Amino acid sequence: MERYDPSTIEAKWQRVWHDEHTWEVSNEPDPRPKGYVLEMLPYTSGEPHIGHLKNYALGDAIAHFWRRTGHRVLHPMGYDAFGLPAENHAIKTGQHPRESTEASIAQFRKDFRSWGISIDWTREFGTHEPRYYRWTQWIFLRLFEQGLAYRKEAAVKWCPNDQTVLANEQVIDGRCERCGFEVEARQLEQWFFRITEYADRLLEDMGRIEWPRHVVTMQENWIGRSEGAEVTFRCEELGIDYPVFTTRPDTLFGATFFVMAPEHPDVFRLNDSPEVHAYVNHALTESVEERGSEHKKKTGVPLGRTVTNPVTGEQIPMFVADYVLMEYGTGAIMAVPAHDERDFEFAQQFGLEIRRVVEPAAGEPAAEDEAFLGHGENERLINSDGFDGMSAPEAMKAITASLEERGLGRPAVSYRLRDWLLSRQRYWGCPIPILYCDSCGMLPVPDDQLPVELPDVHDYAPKGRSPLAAAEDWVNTTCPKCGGEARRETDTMDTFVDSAWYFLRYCDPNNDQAPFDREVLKRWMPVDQYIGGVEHAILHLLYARFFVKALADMGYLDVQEPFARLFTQGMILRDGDKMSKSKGNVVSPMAIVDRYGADTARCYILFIGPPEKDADWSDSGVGGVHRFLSRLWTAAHEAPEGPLEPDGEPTPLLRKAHWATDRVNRDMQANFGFNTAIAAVMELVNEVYRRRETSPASHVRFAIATAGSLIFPFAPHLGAEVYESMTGRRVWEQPWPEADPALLATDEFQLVVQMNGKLIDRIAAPTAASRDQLEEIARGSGKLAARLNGRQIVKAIVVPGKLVNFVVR
RNA sequence: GCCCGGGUGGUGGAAUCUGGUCAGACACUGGGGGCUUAAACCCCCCUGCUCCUCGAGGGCGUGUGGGUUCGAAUCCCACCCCGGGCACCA
Repeated sequence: MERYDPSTIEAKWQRVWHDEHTWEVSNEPDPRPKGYVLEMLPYTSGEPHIGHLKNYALGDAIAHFWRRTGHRVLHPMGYDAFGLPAENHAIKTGQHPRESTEASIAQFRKDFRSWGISIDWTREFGTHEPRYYRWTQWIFLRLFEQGLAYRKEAAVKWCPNDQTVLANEQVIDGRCERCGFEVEARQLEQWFFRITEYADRLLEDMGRIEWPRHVVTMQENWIGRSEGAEVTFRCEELGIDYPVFTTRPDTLFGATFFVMAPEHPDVFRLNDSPEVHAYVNHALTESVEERGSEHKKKTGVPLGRTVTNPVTGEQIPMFVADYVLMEYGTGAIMAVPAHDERDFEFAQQFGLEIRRVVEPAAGEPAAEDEAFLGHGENERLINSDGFDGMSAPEAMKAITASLEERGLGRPAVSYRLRDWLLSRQRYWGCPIPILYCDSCGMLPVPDDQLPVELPDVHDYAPKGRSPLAAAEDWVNTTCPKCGGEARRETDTMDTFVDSAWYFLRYCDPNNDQAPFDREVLKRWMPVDQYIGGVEHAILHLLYARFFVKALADMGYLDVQEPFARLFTQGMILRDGDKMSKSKGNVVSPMAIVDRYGADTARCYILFIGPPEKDADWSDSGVGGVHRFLSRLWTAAHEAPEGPLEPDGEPTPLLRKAHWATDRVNRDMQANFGFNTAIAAVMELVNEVYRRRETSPASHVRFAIATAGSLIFPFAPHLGAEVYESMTGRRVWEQPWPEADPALLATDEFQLVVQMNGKLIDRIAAPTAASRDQLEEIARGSGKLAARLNGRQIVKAIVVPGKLVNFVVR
């Protein structure tokens, strides 16, 4: 007996799609509405895992659905190829990162093809290819020209043993994660993108895109906009003004001391003692975790200086303490212990004055052993000369205004968002196209000399400087301005730069005059549906939004937001745990594909549950989906001969086919309801088995063809196979099926009869019946009479098409 | 601590937006039957708990406790638990 054999079927259709370039799409004008479906590009280290399968199965379902509902669909693929894992691999094995990366890309490409994902392969690229990163460099230069890429000194962690800069994550308890040496803080020149300049627009424009609420919230929190005031505190002894940012200008009268971050450049100027040096050095080398802990006991050292509180005129003492962060605000704070938990703690530690200036609303108790944080309409000011009795919000405005008059303050906004540090002292990344000439200074590499190609080196190990510094021939070059000697920038770019614009390049991937053509972009951007893991909710998505806004401002493109709609998929778990090699619970997608076929693998992963939620992998569940597809194939194989179009009176099977079409349509248009869509097709196939003996051949054939057509976005090979065997046609060339409303409606329905909200009977009733008629029918229920037991019907609630509820007393 | 999600059978989930068919689609697992020399595959049936007079019977059931309503898994309030994100941001 012949059986469903996915390997033959899948190879057959993949061959057709490949040979006929089925999924390629042209950039030429086209009257159909466009649809740009994009899954986040894979990061090519190692092999595809089950999360990739889910990601691309999701996107492919959307792409197929849109194609068959009349859209011209762009569904491209590429690889995020630069980055640390390939480089670390190179350090270990000596293999060039390009080799391991390209081996990985080859694996991904092969797998995507064997999964039957409908990709326009003519647009494929890796971000490590010069033809791509040439334009990454070009964009960098445009940002540089705009002052949006700049260099400044920043504090970094430095391991004196390994001679390298460490990422914050590589510092464990103040020590190098690799060699255990105590880490030092160093000020080094680093490259930044001025993303903070876009903070407000990144915040506001979230209103223009359809993203999951939690992702929007995460970005909002990350940007962290706070309104308040900048207030100047003057150190009279040194004649220096120190501005601070505060969200609580209403508490200014309660500012009884002043604290600076250890990184503040003026600390040693204020106090050069060994004690201060020791404290600062300790603070700087502390691990992020250590220093970041809210629960840590407050520490600090007095600086022996004072500043003037601008409203009270008091001299208040200055401290250096590590609970103040250099990166936020001005790196110094006014401390109001009565109304800030951290300041309160510090004041207690150091025996400083705690002066309450905001009173709790009448009737509310005022705890003495903690800071009072209230600042609503009901909280009123005290001990604040000239502002007493004002509500906190009033006082914020009034005090700020009065400071502004005296030139000692102004309203201000502060963000938690920091500029994007993009330089990496690493080999496997996009070179930063900048030169340093002794006579001309820092210069951009001229556009016509791009790309600055990554040279081959033999030693990838980090040495404090980028491994590129060792490539003397490459580093030493001539100055494009004066023709003298110049040196290249040896840092490379953060991988996130590469992926901040790749979706633009897909639109115009072979353009060698520009990164993309503005007119071509108009035909595709924005991405209509972006799909990926929630782990990129902040960085990647924020960076991409920033790039698009900056490029739009420069006139290179016409959208403000890259991703109109975003879908974040949940993870596939195993026994409630993340899959990981160390746990030994990894399910390889290829193992599933080999055993059951790509269609089963794809369908199962979509059937397992709502795609946005995490889902637990189940081996037996896969078998169930395979059984379903197999039943569909067998039904087609055994289908009776007959006409293509259903003839004669509607039968239950015909109605079921229309019902399933309707269900799938709703689920596709709603929010990725793929699990229920597949369930509806399962019901249809079950119905075929139940009714194929008793239904007209044309109805059986129609039902099977419909099942093939509906399952196509999820199981494209089998869908195509089944549809072709029923109709002789190619399913992807056929429009998406529409349910016939006449076949969805029925003449009769099961009228539910309730008594006090409890179901007691069901009676067949005409769909067209009026409310009164329905009530009549329900009153006729024998069960009702039996249950009434002499009680009275007080009221009848009629819900047409559904039920009649009798309220009985 | 703050901000998001989420708690439904032995299991994954459906119904939650828009309150309305004894909640439980679809599937897994389990049970029974058929096919087979046998097993696998496949096909069909049953499968929330519980009580009994075993029936087109009764009761109980969507984390807990309240509330709104003719009617609540669905709406509101409080609480408990689980998952995720952020966390000295002045």
